Order: sequence, then structure tokens, then C-alpha cells
Amino acid sequence: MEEGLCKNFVPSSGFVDKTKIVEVKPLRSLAPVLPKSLQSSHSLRYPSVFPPFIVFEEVQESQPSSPPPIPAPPIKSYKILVEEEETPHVVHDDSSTPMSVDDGQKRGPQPLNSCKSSQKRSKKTKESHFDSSFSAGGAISVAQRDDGDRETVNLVLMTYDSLRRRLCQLEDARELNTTMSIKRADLRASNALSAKAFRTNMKKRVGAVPGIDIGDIFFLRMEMVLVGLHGQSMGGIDYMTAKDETVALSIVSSGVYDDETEDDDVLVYSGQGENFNKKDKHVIDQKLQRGNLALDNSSRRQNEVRVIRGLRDAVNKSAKIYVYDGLYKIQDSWIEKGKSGGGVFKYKFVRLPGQPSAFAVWKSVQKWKMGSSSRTGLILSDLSNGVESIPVSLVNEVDNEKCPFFQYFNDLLHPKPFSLAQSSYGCSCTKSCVPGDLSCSCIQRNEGDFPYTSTAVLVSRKQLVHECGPMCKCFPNCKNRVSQSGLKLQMEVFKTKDRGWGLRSLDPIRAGTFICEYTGEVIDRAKVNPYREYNDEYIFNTSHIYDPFKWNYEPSLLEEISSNVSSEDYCMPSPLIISSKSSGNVARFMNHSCSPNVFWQPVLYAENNQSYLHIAFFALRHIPPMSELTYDYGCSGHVEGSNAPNGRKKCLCGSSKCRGSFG
DNA sequence: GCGTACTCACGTCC
DNA sequence: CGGACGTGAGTACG
Repeated sequence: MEEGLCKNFVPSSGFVDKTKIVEVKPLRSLAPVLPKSLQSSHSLRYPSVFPPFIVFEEVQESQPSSPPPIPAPPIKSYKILVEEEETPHVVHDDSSTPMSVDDGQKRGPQPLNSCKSSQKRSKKTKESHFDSSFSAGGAISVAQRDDGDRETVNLVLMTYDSLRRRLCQLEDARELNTTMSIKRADLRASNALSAKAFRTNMKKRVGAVPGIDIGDIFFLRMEMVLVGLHGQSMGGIDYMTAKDETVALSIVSSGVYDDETEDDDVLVYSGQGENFNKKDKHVIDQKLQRGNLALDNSSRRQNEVRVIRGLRDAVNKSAKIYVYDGLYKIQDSWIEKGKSGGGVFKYKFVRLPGQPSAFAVWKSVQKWKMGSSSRTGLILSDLSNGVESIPVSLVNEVDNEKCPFFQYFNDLLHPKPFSLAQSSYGCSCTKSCVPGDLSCSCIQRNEGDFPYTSTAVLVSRKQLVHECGPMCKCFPNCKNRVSQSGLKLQMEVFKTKDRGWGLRSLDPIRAGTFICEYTGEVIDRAKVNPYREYNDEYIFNTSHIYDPFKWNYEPSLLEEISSNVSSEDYCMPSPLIISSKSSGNVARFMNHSCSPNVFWQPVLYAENNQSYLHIAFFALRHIPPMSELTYDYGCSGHVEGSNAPNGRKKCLCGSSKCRGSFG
């Protein structure tokens, strides 16, 4: 494997492949970072408090093909009622809002949904003795439990997934060490968070959910429950009851029923309920109750319904990925004979216009992959020219710039051996190293933990991850060599609007997934000229100052999670500076962001009787396809001399937490 | 308030 | 590999 990688680099033979080297000035730091690739739609993003009836009149003008039997206003008005209750100073203009039918209800004494959620919350808090410490510690405030924001949603998701990963790790090691069984780590982790009300958006609501963007992806149903996107852990239709009338909130279309999709913005969804009575063994019709009734009401009232599309995960074929595809309205509904002959409710969902594309992006990617539609702006189908096993496309849809000038190279040049107190030699496991096998010297170096789950997801950030390497006796397909197998995701280098080239993935990425290594020329720290770094925009430097952040949550720490707010702040065991200016891999195209979706992790393994340090990039959180990948470049330390050039560049990442400069 | 019914999960086993 | 199956969480509802 490693030999193969080295063969691809021909540094001094005189052979220069023109397809790899094209003269274009790199623009990496000249342009501001936009956090997502789908920027064109950014301004169209819904505000966290969704204005009611935004398209109500349009819909009234262009009546759906099947006119609703009873014209009723959207039950959204219940939400207004709640808002009025909670913020009495809000002026509400009745005349502009067609909902006279609800006038009586609006003036009703009881808010209909907020009281529900607070009842639930108080029930939860009774169960939890940790509640006061939670709110005091500020991990999730009481207000954030009802109404979230982006930061809270990310905190809940990251806490949940790191806990789940750790439980998976313990379960993977269980067979050899007789500890208790941890089946269903997803449920164990959600239990732990729910018991302490470590959730957000618990208040049920019609329409957009604060802190959740269209296009966000989820790998488990529980993730959507914990952040309030879809309250049912299994059920496909989420709804709430307001004034004796149920109203639908969100649906999950997983392909279990035969839902049809005519085009990307339309979904025909089947109602819930069996078509076959197991006891009496006869065919039955679905009933207009529960979710079906809620959908019917939402259709009549022309309420918005959140739609989540479930898709098969290409990496983990038995699993699913859920894509939040924004708000839809039910345009039509009817009853159809199902396969068994029983009546099945059908609801035709139509996507509201003006929303960022989400599911449509997946469809486009699928078409590019199958070759059934051509990629616009494609310059090269494989920037790596065969070095990577998966081609790296190069795309420019912005201007005429053709290709960056560099040589694709998948290894470290002039690496310095890393001194270790322990022997550099690898483990003597046969076949593959097994989690929980404490006789494996590589597992010993990782403090007894196997660093990756069985699906090759990194469990925890560490000062150093010890992988097996060419010196180990285990097979090359050992699961402790995740960072050495090259790209597994289909990557694309693309021209950003104003920050030069950037990197993104056509595939969805689960948090903790290995993305790529940072390759290039290792620069001797003793010889490093500070001015060289200022002129080299392709420097990776571990001795930069990085904002600490938290990615790991131990199960035992969950008890005092609010007091344990300290970030993981690791010292580098040995400084490492890499330049990818003249040669490198896709990592050289990753832009900086102050709120990144990727982080770097030092990885050590032995080759040729020496241990070498590598920099591996992992997904900080779930990343939807076509989202730009970014990491924190950190800041160089030497800025004391006021007149000296500090080498920092103005940051244009656009994040709310932007520090203003980097590098 | 509590038990029960219901559901477009998920992992495992064969 | 695919389908059956067992254990499920959260919610609504009686």
C-alpha cells in the first residue's frame, strides 16, 4: 500500500505531467469563506421565528386541484396565540391575516402547545436530580430546551454522538472483557441525554425549527428527536393536538411504504396503519385517525409540514441517512387500494418555493455519479491523476481560472522520525487487531482503547492516535489503519466565490469519519524562516495557537456534564510543519473557518523502524454533500512586534464566532 | 397520573 | 445479502 503511494511521486526524474501542473496562482487566502456551498440560497433561509401565513394568500389564489372540503385557515394561528402569550408586547395585525375562524380560539385562555412542553419538562425534571446543576452550569438552559438555536443544536448533536461512539467502542471491546452488554448504543446515549433533559426545541411547533437548517443530515432517528425536528422515535408522522384538533408537524419518508416521488419537489406520502389485521386475518382499510387525521387537517388548513427524506447510506448499506428537506404543503389527498387490497391514504406533498435545495442536491450528485448528467464547470475529472483510488474532480462554476499549480502527492516528504520512549516496532497480532485485545501493543499505546468503531469512525480526540502500520504483523486491512488507506469519499476541488479554491465532498460524511491526511513537504522547524511562512499560504503548523474545543464526552462525565465544560486542549508531542505549496493532496485546498466542520488529529505509526507523525482530518459533525469542508487554521504566535508582518489574513468565514483573522 | 397501543428503528441472527 | 425478529423510545390517548 505505502509503496504504491510512494511510486506515484516522481520528484526529480524530470518527468512532469502537464495534466497535474497547470499554471494558476493560488488564491487560497484572498477570498472570504462562505460557510456552505449552497450560498445562492443563503439569503432565502427562513428566520428562526417563521412569519405566519407567508404564502397563505398565494395558495388561496391558486387553489389546489382538489379544493378542500372545508376552507379552514392554517392552524398555525395556534402558534401565534402562544407567542402572544409569551411575548405580550408583540403587536399582531389581525386585519392582514385571514384567520377569522380562529378568533375565538385566539382569545382562548390557554396556550395550546407551550403549556404542553412545559408540562413535559417539569415531568422530566422531576425525574432528574441533575436538573438544577444543568441550568446552573449553562450546558442547556431551560429556555434552550424549549427553543434552540444553531449552537445548542450542535451541542446536543455532538454530545449525543460522542457518547454514542464511546458506547460503541465499549461494546466492540466487550467480547474479550466481560463487562456488561451495551447493545443499541444509540438508545443508551439518547436515554442518558433525555433523562437529564439535555435536548432542545422540546416545544412542538409548526414550521421551521430554530437552529436546524434545510439540508441538515442525520444518521439516526433519535438525533432528530433530541433536537426537536421530529418527535417520534419510530413513527413517520409527528403531530400535536391543539383545541381538540390534531395538526401534522413533520413526516419521515423512509421508503418503507411505497411513497412515490414524481420530481424532487413533490412527494406522495402514504398514511399510517396496517392493511392486514393479524388477529382476524382479513384485509382492512387505514383509518382516519392519529397521523392520518393530522395530515388531513393540515391539508385542509394548508399548514406547512416539515419533510425529512430517508435515504440508504452507501457506506453502511443497512443504515439510513435522513435529510431535512424543508417545508411542504399537502396539495391533494385521496384513498387508494394498497397491494393487499386495503385502503391506503395518500397525501401529495409539494415543496414551498424559495427554499435552499437539499434533497435535490442529492439527486444531482446521484446523476453525476451515474454519468447520466454532465457536471457543469468540470475542468478535470481527476485532479489526482490516478494517485487516489477515487477520482478527485475539479470544478469551476465561478470564473475562467483553470487549475491550481501543484503536484499531487499523497505522502510526507522528508519526514522526521518521531522519538518514542517505547519501541517503535508494531504489534504482533495475526490477521486483524481486535478491540479489547489488551495484548496488542498498538491498543496498549492507545490506553487500551481501539481508536475507531467497527464502521471506521474515530471515537475520541486524543493527543495522539496510535495506528498500526507497515511494521505491524497484522494484515493491511486491520481496522486500526484508517488514515492510511487514502480517500474513501468522493472529493471535489471547486472555485469558491471569493476565497479561491475550496474542498467539498459529494458524499455525506458522518461525524468522526476520516477525510484525508495533510501531505506535503515536512519543514525543519530549526530552519524555518518566519518570512517563508508569510509567503507560503500552504503551510500547516501544529505550533499555531488553536482555539480549544470539546469533542469527547465520557459516559461517566455525563453526570456532571455541566460542570465539565473544559475543552480538550492538547499539547503537541512534537511540532510539525508541513508545506503543500509545491506538492500535496486535497487537504491543501481546505479553507479556514472559525466555526469549522473538520478538525485535525495527530496520528502516529511506524515505518522502516521509525515512527512518523501524520496529520489526519476528521469530520467534526455530520456534513451534508456539497458543503464546503473547513478547519481552523489557528493563529501564529509571533505577533508581538507591532511593525513586523504577522502573516495573519483577514478572515471572511462569515461565522458568528469569527475571530477576524487567521494564519 | 398511569398503563397501553402504536409506529416509515436498529442491530443481530440465520 | 436479505428478511425475520426482538427489544425498543416517545408520544398520544383512554
